[in-house]
Amino acid sequence: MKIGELGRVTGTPVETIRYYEREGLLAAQARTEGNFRIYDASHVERLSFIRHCRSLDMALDEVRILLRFKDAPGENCGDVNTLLDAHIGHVAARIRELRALERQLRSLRERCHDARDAAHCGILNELSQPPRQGASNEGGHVHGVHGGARARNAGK
Amino acid sequence: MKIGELGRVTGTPVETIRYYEREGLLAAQARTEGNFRIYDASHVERLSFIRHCRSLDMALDEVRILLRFKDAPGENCGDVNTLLDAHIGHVAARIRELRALERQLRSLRERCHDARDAAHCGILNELSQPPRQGASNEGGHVHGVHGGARARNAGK
DNA sequence: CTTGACTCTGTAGTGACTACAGATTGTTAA
DNA sequence: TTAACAATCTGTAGTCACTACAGAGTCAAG
Repeated sequence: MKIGELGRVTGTPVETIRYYEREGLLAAQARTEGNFRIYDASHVERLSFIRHCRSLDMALDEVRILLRFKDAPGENCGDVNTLLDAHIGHVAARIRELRALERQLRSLRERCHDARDAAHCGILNELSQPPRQGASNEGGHVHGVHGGARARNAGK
Repeated sequence: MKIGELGRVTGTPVETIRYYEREGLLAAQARTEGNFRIYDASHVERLSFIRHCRSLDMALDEVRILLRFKDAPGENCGDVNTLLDAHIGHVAARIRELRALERQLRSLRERCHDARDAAHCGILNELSQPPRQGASNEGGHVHGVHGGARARNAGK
């Protein structure tokens, strides 16, 4: 199969597949005479693996590690558990952080119920004060609030 | 005051201040003879405002909108409330999404309690299956799991 | 007068894609 | 046969909010 079909089967944009190849995650060994990439069932499985990991918000570096375990079937998989536990920890930490953030935002919102002139807006005035320190996500690798789980919106 | 002091006072890296200037958020009107930027108390307040907004994970485009309200004190501030409500909505949506993600990760983790060889690892096998569809964060602007609230780690 | 701290401009890197431009290859209809 | 069109190719630039330099200039203290 060619790249377009692989994309359709796995729900992955074609350009993302080529990006994974540049990143060394998924290489097509063969090409047609006309230089088109050729894939088979093993590529479908490998790409599904990658996309599943990404849908679980793992970084590509984490996926790379998991792929190494897949490629070495005799190895002990204890480190897989370790990696997953760490990832769960990061997600849990980010949830705690966002909950604190939500509380701060709601208390800020309390300061201005009615629309009036901006000069007396409690929200704008409060924002001019330095922020109080909150959770700071020291060791983790968890994103800010903007952006989103793009992997799943691929088709639209 | 010069850029270093402004950075110290507001807890902002110097290069970030220059970045905000390039982005049109905070301009130093004056320079010294030696071409150094000069700031005063109004800049401290404006930068504090920006940093406070960022510590609440607002995008710079959102901050830009709020700054416009600050710069037009006679205007009605109803849209400030609207913006903040939308932002709270995005944060809440991201929390829901991450909670669903955490459940999926914990159920995945259940599949392999003991370290054994990777060929029979329940986690690796499960990941090779296509993901089930979950929350997808359609309209929002909320990030993935990696990265983090960098604004607060500025000093280290 | 030299050392060192500070500042300047400009450019490149981050992560995980996304979006082109411009060329080539393959498929189908007239 | 030819023309249109879809699919693919390579390569580069853009996204966001910074961060990290390089290389040059400015300034205060010893």
